[in-house]
Amino acid sequence: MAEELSKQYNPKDTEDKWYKIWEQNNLFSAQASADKIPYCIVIPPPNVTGILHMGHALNNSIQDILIRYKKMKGFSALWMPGTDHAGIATQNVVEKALAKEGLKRQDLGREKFVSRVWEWKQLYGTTIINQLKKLGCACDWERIRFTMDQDYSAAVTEVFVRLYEKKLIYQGHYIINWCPRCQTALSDEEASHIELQGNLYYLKYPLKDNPQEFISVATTRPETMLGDTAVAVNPKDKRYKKYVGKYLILPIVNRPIKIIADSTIDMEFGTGAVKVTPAHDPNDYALGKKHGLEFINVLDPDGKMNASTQKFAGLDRFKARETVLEELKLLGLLEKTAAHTLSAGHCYRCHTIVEPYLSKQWFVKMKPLAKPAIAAVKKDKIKFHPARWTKVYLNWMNNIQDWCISRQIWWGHRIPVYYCKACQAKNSKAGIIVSRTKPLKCPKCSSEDLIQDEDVLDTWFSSWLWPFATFYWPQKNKDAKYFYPTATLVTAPEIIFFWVARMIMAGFEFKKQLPFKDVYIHGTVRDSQGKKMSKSLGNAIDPLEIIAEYGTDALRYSLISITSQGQDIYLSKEKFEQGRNFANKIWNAARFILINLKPEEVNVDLCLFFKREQLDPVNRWILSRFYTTLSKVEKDLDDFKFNEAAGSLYAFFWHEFCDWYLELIKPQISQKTTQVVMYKILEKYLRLIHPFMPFISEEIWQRLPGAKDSIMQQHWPHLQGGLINRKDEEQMELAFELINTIRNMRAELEVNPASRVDIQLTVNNQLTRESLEMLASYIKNLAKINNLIFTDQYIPQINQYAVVLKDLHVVMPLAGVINITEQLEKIALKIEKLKAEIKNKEGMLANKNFTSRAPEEIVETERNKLADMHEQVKKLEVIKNGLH
RNA sequence: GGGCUCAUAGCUCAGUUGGUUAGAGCGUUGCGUUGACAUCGCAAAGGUCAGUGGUUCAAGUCCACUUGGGCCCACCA
Repeated sequence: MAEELSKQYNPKDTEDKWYKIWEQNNLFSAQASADKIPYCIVIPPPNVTGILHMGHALNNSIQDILIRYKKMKGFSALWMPGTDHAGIATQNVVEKALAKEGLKRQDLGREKFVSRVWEWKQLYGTTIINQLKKLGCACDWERIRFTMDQDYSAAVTEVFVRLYEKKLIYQGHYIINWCPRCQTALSDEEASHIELQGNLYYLKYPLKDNPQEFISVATTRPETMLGDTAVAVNPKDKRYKKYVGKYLILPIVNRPIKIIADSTIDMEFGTGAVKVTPAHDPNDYALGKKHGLEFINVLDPDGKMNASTQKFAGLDRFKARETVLEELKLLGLLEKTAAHTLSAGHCYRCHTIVEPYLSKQWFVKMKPLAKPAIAAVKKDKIKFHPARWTKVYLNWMNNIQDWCISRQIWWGHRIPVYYCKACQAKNSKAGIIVSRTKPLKCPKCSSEDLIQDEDVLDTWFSSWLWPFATFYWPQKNKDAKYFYPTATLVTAPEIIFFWVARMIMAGFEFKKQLPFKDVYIHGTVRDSQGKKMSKSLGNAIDPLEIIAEYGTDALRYSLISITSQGQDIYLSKEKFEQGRNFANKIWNAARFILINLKPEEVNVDLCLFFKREQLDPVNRWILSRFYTTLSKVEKDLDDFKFNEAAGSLYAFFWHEFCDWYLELIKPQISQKTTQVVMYKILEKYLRLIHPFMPFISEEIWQRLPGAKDSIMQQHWPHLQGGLINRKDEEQMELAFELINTIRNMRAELEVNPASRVDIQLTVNNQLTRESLEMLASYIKNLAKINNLIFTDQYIPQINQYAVVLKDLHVVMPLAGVINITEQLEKIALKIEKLKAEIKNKEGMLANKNFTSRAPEEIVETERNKLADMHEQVKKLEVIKNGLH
């Protein structure tokens, strides 16, 4: 051993060091290789503006486990990294920085502003990447992509043009979600509906023919009344039947508006009469189209009332609401105000209340794209884990709406549409040129006066191409062929619609193939109150802080161990102590082994070295437990049960390997077989734990005698099924029980020396002779009883061997001094329970349904169990009678 | 309105084809530990598995309903 290990594991000494070495030695790279099976994960590209939060930490820890595991399993495992340009988010960040200089983006102009964003990206865009490295992510950084790389942008343009040519992209005036702060359209998914306490205002509109008569309408947004062009009622509504077709005078504006009838109107709600504002409400828009109403826009893009509202012009929409209400009140036309909860869309970026707004935007027709994407999931070609997300996905896909893809911002992929002014002058619908490259002149009239569409594309319009655009689609190349379709996608539930569903559609549309086979949806990280963790709420636990305090491995282990089957995670800081303690435990166990290791003894092949039968029970037991654990971990990882795998690894190492095995072998630690087994288990265990805790496993690995390569280059241990033996395990479990019993007795006897009487302790199950012999020495050692004499005395009445302790006499393996009545009660209870159990078993074995279906072995073991139970009842009854 | 999800020890949670005695971490209590580890060890206490009914030889697990949380979707003015 080169250097002494410190008593405590110190992650700071190891993490950055090993990450650098892994990178320098190219250990993250994955290549197309004919003799290996590909395994590829594309990272959910974090925003360039991103900083690592717990959601990232969880998401990427899971991916890293999969990649490192598959790599060790011999796959060519590629983790494709990259970042997303995150249109609105990034533009907001840069605009904020500009604001500090007292500048607006308009002051710079488009070109300068965009180059400012690029500058920002160069400076800060790698923050999140460096943080992923801190987390230990084994991404192939040589391949890192950005959604606005030149060839990636080419892919985006290509997709736009193809869809346009297929008539799946169209332009139109529609009501969209408009963020007045970002001043752009948002897709439906980007406008999240939040419940608000608001008011329902009842406004009175006078009849044109008879101004003394009114119809009341209810609205939550009274300022939009300035744009009303009708009032609608249900044709079945008797209250209003006589008014249909007549006119009202819109107050304040004094414009006549028609009363129309439409069956979509709910007679129960409000007054049953609805003001219709076709330019400011999606439902009203539909009514407007249907009934040929006028569309009057009353808002400017910044959310202020526009010039058409005359005296209200320039007022913010909320200020205008108050003013309009005041005025109506003065006119005596505000009938009443009632409290009302409503849900209003909020910009997912800046949380401003969005406004339904009529504007000209680009849309993708989604229904045709959805078809194959629905079929693939229905046919299980793509599987969601946990499966319940399948339903969520299908539900959305079956009701899919067209996707508004244009955004009125500057940072992003500019829409590849050009307008010929000359042609448009003749016909406003003509003169649209959609082109992969900027055309020099109009193909129709040869005019060179062309301007490009001002808008950029929704960020997700580039992200949905991620699984293949990262491989330089539409160019053809070897890697794309080898790694696509990718294997697993690991992501959070909130982007199933934004991203997952659209990637599946894009995969089928442009690659004619699914983009990935498995989708693992993990839970959302919440604080201990159940609120979503976010920086703005101030409830976030910063993963980097945890790394600094507890270490990366601790962070990763703790996160993984508490994430079960996609259930949300309620996090508090204490949870990371378990990870830290575990890392320290591994460290100290390794330290103990290395201190006691004779390197010249252990350089042998475990399997060739000995046969199972030649080992003592303890070594046999730990080998069996190790391989049992290995097979369980493999199965759990293949089933995406990461917490189960982590739990098995923890329980094995701490409670079996450390608590029992290392304690038991102390007296025999210099024996050759013990040396070999102890060393081999440590060495193999490090490989198992490596995907979960990459740094500490490498650090210890490198201190093993003769370690050459990185642990990353090691193969995952092969399963040695022959070393798993359930009988061996059972024997030791019984022995442990016995040892603990004796320990307790000893404690009790020390407290009450007067109670020293002859006690005979029986083992309440059949331990083999061999195990009993071995036990004697361990008992002496562990229980620290010096006057212990072991005999293999056989007690025929109960068909058992006994351990006899001098001065002790016990009939049951019970701790301490025995209260006879208490014991009788306990025994009676046990007998009762056993009898119930026997009845149960007998029913089971009598059931043909069971006996014919279950394999013969299982039926057999059940029969044996039943026989055992009968035996036990007999024994207990003997004891019961003896005690009487 | 539709859908999903949760209710298991004082707390936070595991428990996936129904099958001996329902587990872990933290906390509590007792005992222990100066040579791997106090970021430690051993043990104890603590559970009518939310409630009711059903299916079954057998239910924490499957079904129905009830109660109480959380989340998502939807065009309620």
